[in-house]
Amino acid sequence: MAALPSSSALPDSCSSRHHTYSRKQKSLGLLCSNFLSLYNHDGVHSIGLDDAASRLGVERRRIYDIVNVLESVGVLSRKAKNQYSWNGFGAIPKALQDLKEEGLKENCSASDGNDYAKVSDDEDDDERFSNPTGSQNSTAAVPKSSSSSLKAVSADNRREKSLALLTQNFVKLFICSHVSMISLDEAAKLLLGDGHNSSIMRTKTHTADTRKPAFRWLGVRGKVKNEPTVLPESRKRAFGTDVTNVSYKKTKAESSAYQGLNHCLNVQKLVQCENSSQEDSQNSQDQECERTSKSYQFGPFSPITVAKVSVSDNNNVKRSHDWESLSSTFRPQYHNQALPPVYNFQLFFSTLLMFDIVTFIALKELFSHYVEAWKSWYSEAVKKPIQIS
DNA sequence: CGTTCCCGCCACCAG
DNA sequence: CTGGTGGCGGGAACG
Repeated sequence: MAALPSSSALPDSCSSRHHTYSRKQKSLGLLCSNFLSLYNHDGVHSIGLDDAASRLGVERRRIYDIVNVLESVGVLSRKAKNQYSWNGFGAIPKALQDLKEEGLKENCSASDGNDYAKVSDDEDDDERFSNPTGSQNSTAAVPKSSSSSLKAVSADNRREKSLALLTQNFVKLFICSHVSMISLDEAAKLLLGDGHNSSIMRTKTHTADTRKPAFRWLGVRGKVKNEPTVLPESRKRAFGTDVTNVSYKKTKAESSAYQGLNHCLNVQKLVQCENSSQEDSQNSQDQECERTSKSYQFGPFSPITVAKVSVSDNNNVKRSHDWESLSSTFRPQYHNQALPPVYNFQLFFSTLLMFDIVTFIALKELFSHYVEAWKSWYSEAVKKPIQIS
């Protein structure tokens, strides 16, 4: 509520250009990048959902999507209702490390069956099994007092499909294995605990179906020399033309900035994977968090003019930061090779971010097709969301 | 015309 | 009950 459209905050800039409604302008990816640029500044420590919603000119509901994903990788953490604290990108390496350990552990105990994720919350770990959940027996479910196991079941359902959980599992898929590329379908099956989850756990190129969406993990930080072997032009095309109905000029300026971007966590969405892969991709991802004293350039997050977010003077966004402490950064890339622009997703323009939220939403959708399969085993992984105090 | 994915209704649940 | 959350179906934009 509240969020009255209040008339698109779009002030002007593009003046009369509202002829057609465009989903691109409203994409979560874009919103996410704006969100990041809005808060990735000095002095920002806590974020209010309402504040974010109004400043970004969107409904609350949308903010939740953003926040859930960011929280999954440590960038944010819930402080209280309506309040999140900004941990920054520097928190990503650690969060990933935790996820990795967690994932490996789970993976280990799984062995025969199919249960890939057990998931616990995030770094804080948990141990807060407020719920007895003695029922390790599928169906039985948790007789939560009086009525209905039905209730419990639905609760579990909700949890197991949560965006945050999904996000973490998705990431684990990459960091806990050696594969560097996973197709969307594959990912969905794996995350569901499909019997052969191990198949991907071993390096297996698995030639994905020709032109279905897939993802490639670029690893956490890499050698970042100068401009790695990253695809040069496809990216340009992507940034230059696509998305960006909002403000060309700005974007343009930025695309150059991207050239030097180096990101640490980065899942690249691509289509039709030709294994050619101009590089290893997986070779160095082992040293994910390796610390280097080098300072990287952190890209200017978000251009777009969205709501009058900018504070006027800093509309310029700080385009470079010293993340020595971070030592790692993100490096968006696209791998379109020579594909017909059939699948031109909304490449995360917002990639600046890392991997876009849309991806997870999409996965979620796929999930619903298999959900039943993992309902049973999930019953034991009940727990409440983090609760920092 | 098949697929992607944004909108926002409304189920949930802590307070 | 109220208000914060966030799953999910549906239909419109996209390619």
